Amino acid sequence: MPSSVRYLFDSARLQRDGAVRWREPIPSKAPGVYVVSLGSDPDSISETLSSAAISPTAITQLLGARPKLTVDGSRSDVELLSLRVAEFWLPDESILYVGLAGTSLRDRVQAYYSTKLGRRSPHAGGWFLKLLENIEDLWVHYAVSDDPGGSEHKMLDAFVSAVSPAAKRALRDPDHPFPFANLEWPRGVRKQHGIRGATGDARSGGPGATQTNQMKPSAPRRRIPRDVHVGQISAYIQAELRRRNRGEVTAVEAARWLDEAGLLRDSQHRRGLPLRNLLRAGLIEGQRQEPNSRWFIDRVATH
DNA sequence: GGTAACAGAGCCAGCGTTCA
DNA sequence: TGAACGCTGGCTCTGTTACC
Repeated sequence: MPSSVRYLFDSARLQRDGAVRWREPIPSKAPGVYVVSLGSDPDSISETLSSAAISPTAITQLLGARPKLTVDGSRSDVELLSLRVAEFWLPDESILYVGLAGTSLRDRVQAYYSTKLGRRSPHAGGWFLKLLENIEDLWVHYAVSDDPGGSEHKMLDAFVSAVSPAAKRALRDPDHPFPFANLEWPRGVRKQHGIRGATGDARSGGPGATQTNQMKPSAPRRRIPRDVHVGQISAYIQAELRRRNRGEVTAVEAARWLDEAGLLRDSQHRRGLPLRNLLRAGLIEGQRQEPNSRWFIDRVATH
């Protein structure tokens, strides 16, 4: 049996605090969870649509913003991408997305509203919603929660358990019957939509990518922490290469040198990541990336 | 203070390399 | 040759920072 908004909030033992129309700010800055739905009535399960109202304009916009977007590994067109997204629509459900806000409901939902198609930030998830023609007619129900992550988990668990067998069978990926715009749940378990490259930063988006007036178009940048001194890091790596009589070093090994020297703290869960960020920004002298994507730093002649 | 953008966390898949 | 391992980029989400 399909889920109502109230049923999901009840599953997490939460009191629904209200609902606003899409694009209207939520009048609460507390942490919590929110549900995007086709209707304003939290008890209704009848406000549904038999198929997804995919907007060809939005699809065209997305394809323009993300020229490298692929479906099943191939460059997509409007028709194919529309069809693929529509294959995740649940015709008897009114709930389209369940999300959490760890700090502020108003800020997080505002971030969702403002994220442009094809962009990963500030709200990377739920972008299927932005492809709907009727997005302006949607409602955002919300509830304050002390444990937004736990609440969201219970709500999604309740939703998935309640999806009707018929609706599940009709999905392209019946193993993951999440709300239409939820692409991952629990963490790491994703819908098999086959769409790659649909979001990213402006630099990687190609000619159609948006650029705000806050960013200098000629100088795309990766933000470097204030306490990172790129020149010092570069010089230290070159000095170590000379001292060790080495012609090159991998990014991961160089990152370890820098960490030991206290010049750049390495990431514990992704070895070499902070240094790779500098390499991607092109800031390290002698840097080189092999065709297999691996980074090296060469000893340069001037040192 | 509000808005927009970026960085980091924690996971994954895919690919290349190493080694038994 | 195949398993194990290491590394990279991608994905989603949250928190932080920069700019107006």
